[in-house]
Amino acid sequence: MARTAWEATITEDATATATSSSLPDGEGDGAPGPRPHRARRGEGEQLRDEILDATQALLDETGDEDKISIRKVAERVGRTSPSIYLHFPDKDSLMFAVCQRQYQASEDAMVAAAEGVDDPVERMVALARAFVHWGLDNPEQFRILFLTDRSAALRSVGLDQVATSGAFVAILAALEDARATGAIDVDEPLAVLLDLWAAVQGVTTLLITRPDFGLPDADAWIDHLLGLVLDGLRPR
Amino acid sequence: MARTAWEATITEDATATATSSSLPDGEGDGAPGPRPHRARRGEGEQLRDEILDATQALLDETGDEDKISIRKVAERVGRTSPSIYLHFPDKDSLMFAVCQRQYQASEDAMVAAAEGVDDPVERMVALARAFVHWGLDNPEQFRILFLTDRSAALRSVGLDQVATSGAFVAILAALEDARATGAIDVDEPLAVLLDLWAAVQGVTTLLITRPDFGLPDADAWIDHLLGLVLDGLRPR
DNA sequence: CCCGGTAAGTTATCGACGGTAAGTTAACGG
DNA sequence: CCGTTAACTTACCGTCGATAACTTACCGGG
Repeated sequence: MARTAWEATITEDATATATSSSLPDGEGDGAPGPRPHRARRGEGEQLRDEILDATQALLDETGDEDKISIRKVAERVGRTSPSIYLHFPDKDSLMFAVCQRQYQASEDAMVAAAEGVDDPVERMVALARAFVHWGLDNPEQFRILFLTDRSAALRSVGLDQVATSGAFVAILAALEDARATGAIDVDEPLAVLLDLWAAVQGVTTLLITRPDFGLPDADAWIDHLLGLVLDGLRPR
Repeated sequence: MARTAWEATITEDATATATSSSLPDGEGDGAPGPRPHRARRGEGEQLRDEILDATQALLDETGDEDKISIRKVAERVGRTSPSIYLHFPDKDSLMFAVCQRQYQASEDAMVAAAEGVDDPVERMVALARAFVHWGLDNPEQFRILFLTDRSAALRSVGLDQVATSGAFVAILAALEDARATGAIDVDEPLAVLLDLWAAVQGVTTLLITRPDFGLPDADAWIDHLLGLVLDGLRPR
């Protein structure tokens, strides 16, 4: 088994990331032909990571998944296009995997950074701000991840499973902390979490899709909107 | 001039909509070849509307713009594919025009329906609900219109211009009415409008892109979120 | 030492796509 | 009846995602 491993795209340890070019490249290949060497027996996964890296680079350069073709990805990793399909079932899966990997790396950093904020309300705002900024910095990745249905991996994932991961638990914890300090009065934390999620995602989406609209500054907007929502939760 | 008229995609009267097949189709064409007749001298715009209708039908059927090709659109209107480009500069423009036309027709109805709601706060909630339901009923159109940057027509449109159209003035008016009755205390109506817009769009996006997530019911979610935001605006 | 199995590729090819250049036909004004 | 031109069509280009079928290099077992 394990020949094609696109069953576990969602929970997947991101080990062995930067193992690109290390061995000395065998015979001196001066021709433009794209085949420097071949991966050793058990090292097929290495090309997979290189493909992800190359696709991420192309995504950063073009900012448009439609301008990225399997052929260009293959060319960049020095292989031919069908070899991509040995590691990803189709283009959508490749794109989604790239964005997911990139986001999860950032998410960990975001949560860790927010950990230092003492006030739970401010901590939530910090998380929200970080999320928006990630979207603004990686608009196409944000679009593919959060504005599209074509995942097929997330299709079967339920809310309760996601609610145990990354930023969600951090927000839920901050919500509980804020309730404990009496800053807010939240009866259904999950409902409030979804409200905040929708609000933050809406702000990010508008800022990304309408860049020349004269919209407010991201941080100010988040502050204003979250301020309103959390004010709505303040005990009267 | 007016040979190609994709300068005015945003403000454009949608006259002569359902003028599809009326004249008696000239010579009896039994062959499968796709050319029943040709439009008269000044009636080139007629095919434009037929193209929009056909594309909208295909969009409803497939629910995916990538599954719609210029060739299929042309086949459905009984022409060949290059003739499409006499009426639209490229595929993106065609798709955007279709969605825009479809949305604007619904928007008028939405605003008119909300007109009957007396309480300004309830009127805002009614508008928000209607917007979300339009998105749920037309997910791909919503995606193309609101979750994408590829408009090039909206690119130069500013916030102040949009704020004078359709649902926006309705919400601004409701906001002013609510302030007058003392239900809320809003200092900057435009900022609040953007908050509401982001919130509503976020809810819609999440419901569309994560259909199997176990998310709340659309109306309940909107009620909860808008309730929070408007509570945040209540005078204390 | 080599030999079969198989991982890790390649070559060749398919059908479809978006888009363009250049030709054609039919309506109309003079 | 004739030239102009709107409204098309035919032919074609380069590219794309994807698959089938072949090849090559590694590696364990005898």
